[in-house]
Formats: sequence, C-alpha cells, structure tokens
Amino acid sequence: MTRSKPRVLRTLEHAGGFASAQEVYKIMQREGESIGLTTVYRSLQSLVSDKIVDVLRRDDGEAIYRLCGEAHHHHLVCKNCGKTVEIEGGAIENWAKVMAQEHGFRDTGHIAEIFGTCSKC
Amino acid sequence: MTRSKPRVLRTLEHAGGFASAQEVYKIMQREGESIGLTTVYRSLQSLVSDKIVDVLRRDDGEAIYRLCGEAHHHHLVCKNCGKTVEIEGGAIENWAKVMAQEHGFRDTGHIAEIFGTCSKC
DNA sequence: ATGAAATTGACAATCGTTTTCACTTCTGCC
DNA sequence: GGCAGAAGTGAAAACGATTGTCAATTTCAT
Repeated sequence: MTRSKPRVLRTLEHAGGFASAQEVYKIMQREGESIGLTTVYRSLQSLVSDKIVDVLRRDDGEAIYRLCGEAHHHHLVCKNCGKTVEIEGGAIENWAKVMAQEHGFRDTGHIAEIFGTCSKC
Repeated sequence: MTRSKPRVLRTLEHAGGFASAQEVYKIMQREGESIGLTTVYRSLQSLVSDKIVDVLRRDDGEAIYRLCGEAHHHHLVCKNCGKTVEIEGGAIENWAKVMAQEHGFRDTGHIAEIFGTCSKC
C-alpha cells in the first residue's frame, strides 16, 4: 500500500495513538483528507499485520487500534473508558513457555490481557 | 423474567458453560426448545446483571457468555489444526491480580491464550 | 375471573465490518 | 513514451451480531 497507509498511521498518532476505525475515518474527513472507509479498514489491518499497531476490543465489541512499540508487553484495559496501561508479562512469559513445552507445542506465542474498571471510572 | 431465563441458563450449562448468544439460540432450536433470539439475548443480559454469568469478547468481537462459577482456565491452541488444550492459569492468576491492584483497577478479569504448533503439525 | 404489568418473539432497524467490483494508480518492460 | 498487468482505492451492497419495536401472550394480585 502506498498512499493511504502512511496517512492513516499519521492520523492514529495524532489521535493519541488510540482510536477505532470509524473514529480514524471521521477524523480524516473532518481534516479534509480524502479517503474511503474501506481503505481505512484495510490500512489498519495492514498496519496490524506489520505489527505497527495493536488491536483490542472495546466493551461494546468495536475494535480499537493502538500504536505499539516493538517491545513485547501486555495490556491492562479499562472496560469503561478504554484507558490502557502497558504492563510487563513477568511470570507469564515463563508460564507460557513451560505450558507449551509440556504439551509439545512449538513456535509459541501468547496473548494476555487484564481488564477491569480504572480508578477514575 | 420467568420462563426463559432458567432455560437459557440450563442450556449454557449444558454447553460447557461457555457460548455466544447465537450458539445458545442454535442449541435450543436443535433441542426443540421454543424460544426467540431476542429473548436469548435478553436472558443472557439479565443473567449478566445478576452476576450469574460473565461476558467476554472473542477475537472477532462476538460476545461470549460464561458461567461465573465455572472453573477458570486458559487455552493452548494449535495455529495449524486448531487443536485446543485446556490448561491451568497457574502464576497468571496472581500476576493479574497484582498488576490490576498496582494500577488501581477494580472488578478485574483476564484472558490468556497460548498459541503455537502442536506436535502433530 | 379480570385487568394491569411484565414477558415474549417475529420482524425491522442499527451499526461495525467485510466483500464486491469497477475504476484508478502504480510498476516494470518494450 | 507507451502499455499491459498488478496493486490500491472507494462507493455501494452484503453480512452478522445486537438492539429496538410493538402486538400478542403470560403472570400475578385482587
């Protein structure tokens, strides 16, 4: 992808690194950028498979896209306001490795997310 | 609610304590139970506010309902053939609690899945 | 039994997301 | 430069989960 992806990425950065596809689209419209909703979705998906952004789910099921550094980390997400804290995996990393080995799995990865209600909500 | 809620609850139990609204509806249809999809949704929502069931989100955004009392466990999934092993959370449970507390989060839950390639693939 | 209130369910509407398809823009090759 | 074919784009339609509507049914207290 050539034209759209960088523009979508820039918009996501500008939005504080955290927005749904619909929101990114609306922002770009408001700023006068010419882009289709379909392309926003495709760009975001592409950015996800590039590991440039992360995708999570809000409580209502809407997907939210989030810029993410290359370091492996986990998330602590507020179900209510979407506030996200990046946290260390700590004991999990080893747990995942041991469990996988124990059952003969190779090339393993894992996801782990904690969700709840943050102090403000 | 009177007639439907217990039937939905029973179906959810029967399904292994873990299913989406659509799945519950399909199961009940198959078993010859007469119920509307709308009512399944309403019953599940009601069970959630009764704290009898939990609601999570699948990766694709579909809501899955889980019996609260159900033993909490995690999954080890083969990316290739889909084989799934239920595993214990072990160290994770505590990690999640500590992390959440540390950041002032309340009413927390977590999801953790390990994926990889199983010995056969 | 009876009327008010709660429950139910077929259907339509909504909303995020994906697919389709015709059109445009790139690309490498002559 | 021109030109095929591939890749990218976007409007509109399709899709699937969920929610709203509303008339019919059931429940419950009297």
